[in-house]
Amino acid sequence: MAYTIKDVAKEAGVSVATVSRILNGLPGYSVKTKEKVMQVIGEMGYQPNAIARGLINKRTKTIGVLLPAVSDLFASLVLSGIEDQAHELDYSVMICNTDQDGVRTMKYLHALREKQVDGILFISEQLKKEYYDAVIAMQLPMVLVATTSPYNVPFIKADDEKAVYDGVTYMLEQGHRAIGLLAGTKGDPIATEPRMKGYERALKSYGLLVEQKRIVYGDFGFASGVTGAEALVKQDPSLTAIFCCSDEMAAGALSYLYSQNIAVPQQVSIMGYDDTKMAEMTIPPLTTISQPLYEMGKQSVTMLLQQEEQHWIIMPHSITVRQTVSART
Amino acid sequence: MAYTIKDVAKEAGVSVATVSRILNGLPGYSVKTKEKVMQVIGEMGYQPNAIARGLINKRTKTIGVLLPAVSDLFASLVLSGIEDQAHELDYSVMICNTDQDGVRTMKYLHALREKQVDGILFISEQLKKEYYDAVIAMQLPMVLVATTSPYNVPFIKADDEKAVYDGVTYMLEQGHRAIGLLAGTKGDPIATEPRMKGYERALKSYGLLVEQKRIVYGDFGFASGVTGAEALVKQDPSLTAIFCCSDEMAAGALSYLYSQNIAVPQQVSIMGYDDTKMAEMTIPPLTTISQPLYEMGKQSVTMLLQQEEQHWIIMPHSITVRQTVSART
DNA sequence: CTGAAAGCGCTAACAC
DNA sequence: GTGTTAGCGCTTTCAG
Repeated sequence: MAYTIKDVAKEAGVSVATVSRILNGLPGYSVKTKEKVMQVIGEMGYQPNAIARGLINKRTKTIGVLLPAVSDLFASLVLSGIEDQAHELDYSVMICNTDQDGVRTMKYLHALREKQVDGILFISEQLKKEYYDAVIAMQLPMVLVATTSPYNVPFIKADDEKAVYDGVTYMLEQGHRAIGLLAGTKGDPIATEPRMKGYERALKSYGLLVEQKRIVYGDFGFASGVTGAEALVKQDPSLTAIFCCSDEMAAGALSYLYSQNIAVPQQVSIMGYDDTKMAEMTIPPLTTISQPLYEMGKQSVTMLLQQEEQHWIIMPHSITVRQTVSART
Repeated sequence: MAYTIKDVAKEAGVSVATVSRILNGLPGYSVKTKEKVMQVIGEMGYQPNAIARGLINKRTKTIGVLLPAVSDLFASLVLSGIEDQAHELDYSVMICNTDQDGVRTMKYLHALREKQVDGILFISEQLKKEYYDAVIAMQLPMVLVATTSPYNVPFIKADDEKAVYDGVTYMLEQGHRAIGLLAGTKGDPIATEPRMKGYERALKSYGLLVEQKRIVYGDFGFASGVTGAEALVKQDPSLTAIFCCSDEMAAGALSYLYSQNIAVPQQVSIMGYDDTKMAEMTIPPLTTISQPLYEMGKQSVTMLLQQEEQHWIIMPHSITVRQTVSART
């Protein structure tokens, strides 16, 4: 067994209350006592038991993070911001890989509750009513990261509609007129619909028609980028540009075009979305919409832990120009 | 305040002991009592407090994972195996992004101790003596994943020397004779030295000389792949193949060669190491050494939690042939 | 400035 | 079958 506060107290010849005060920086002891106690602690290698502490404080200094997949570049970048900020504030983070599975998510929610986490961060997933109800019942603070909900839950995200509007407008400015859209999961109210609206608004602002053959749905993954680009090119060979709603799909599109000997950006321009690490690794390096994913992660923990803060934050996006979009003259 | 076991007991008209027994599947109550209690629990939405429970059992059903960076494809793949298996066994996982920083790592080790985790997983980093001593002092079980140490600590990893030997031999079999090595961090006893030995052994088995101009060090990252490939090609323009000690460096090499109009694999063949998700996304898709990263993650938690298991495991590797290595006739 | 003692929510003897 | 009770390691009144 490891030493307890009692052992320290006995060894230092004081009461546990005094040791506790010293440990917690509370007033009420002489310099001399403190020195003696600290010395004993050092010698014994005593470390307080956060579990016992948590039982009293009702605070565990740990937060739970639910995300679709830890091995996803997008989510892991957000996670890394969360982790850094949590560490900064002396919190620990428990990860829960939901796999987008409802049953699994509910299991995690219960586990987090039982383990008395101080709050929950929900990354980039749709907040189902079931989840929302559970969290409310548990009375746990929660904030959504890179997603929103129809409920009154704090969130932090970018303006997806505007981001795609800006991206497509950029392509339009480069002279492209036949622009395809490789959208996300069909019907997704968070990451697909607003982005489609942005695409449509951009085209309309240039007096262009929105044509169904120029829109294809994917699932944000690489493989769907390959098949999506293929569908797009076959449905409309006159396309000179494709806006992809994730970097991974953009990489898939790049792969497909390469396999068909279609030169990027000379024949077809490609644009991605997210600016994950892979955007600079593609060939050619990917022009994409940057979202401050890491920063969003950081701020989300601040929001979560300081409930007096504002209820939602829209983070700025920008266009990172690399080499997959060229001017069309 | 949420309900406690006392509330349930009172409401159900039984004692807390009985409720506890029912909750823990211990014998000692009638079917009727159980039904009544379960019903009350359902109505109140009672959930046990794992913190209180942990104070008694001395087990928290959570493990700590230390890794260099959560946003790293390699580590996050291992992490995802860990997470899945932990979830399977009803454990939670706390992540600690060490950033390869000694001070930060020590802080995490202390936090994990205070929070009474049941064990520690240490992914792909060098176990410094300082860390080892701390973990021993804390009397916590630990297993190393994708790394080893000079200490007597259980580990699970691949055979790096053999993996590179096999990879380079594969290139040799394809007819290549001038093969460069893009190694990892210079001096790294885990991920660089054994791999260099494998490279050398393969060459020697073909009666070839090991030439210093054909070896360059990197840091496993993309950028060092770009610069490393450049250095290699400039130092020896006769090179027809490069073995890279990580997929990311291989991607960097691919980028550099593309920028120089050097065709892969027609002019230069490239091979990676790890088989992370990005290996299938490069152009052309990367031929690489596969390590069962996800599986290693899964098994590491089993090892950690069942200390009677064997002390170390060497996982099998294989060569995943894609399109970056061609035959040289 | 310091100590005694009452819990936090739960489990595990030990009685009955 | 079921209840009483003594802690787990710690914080926090409340006395002194």
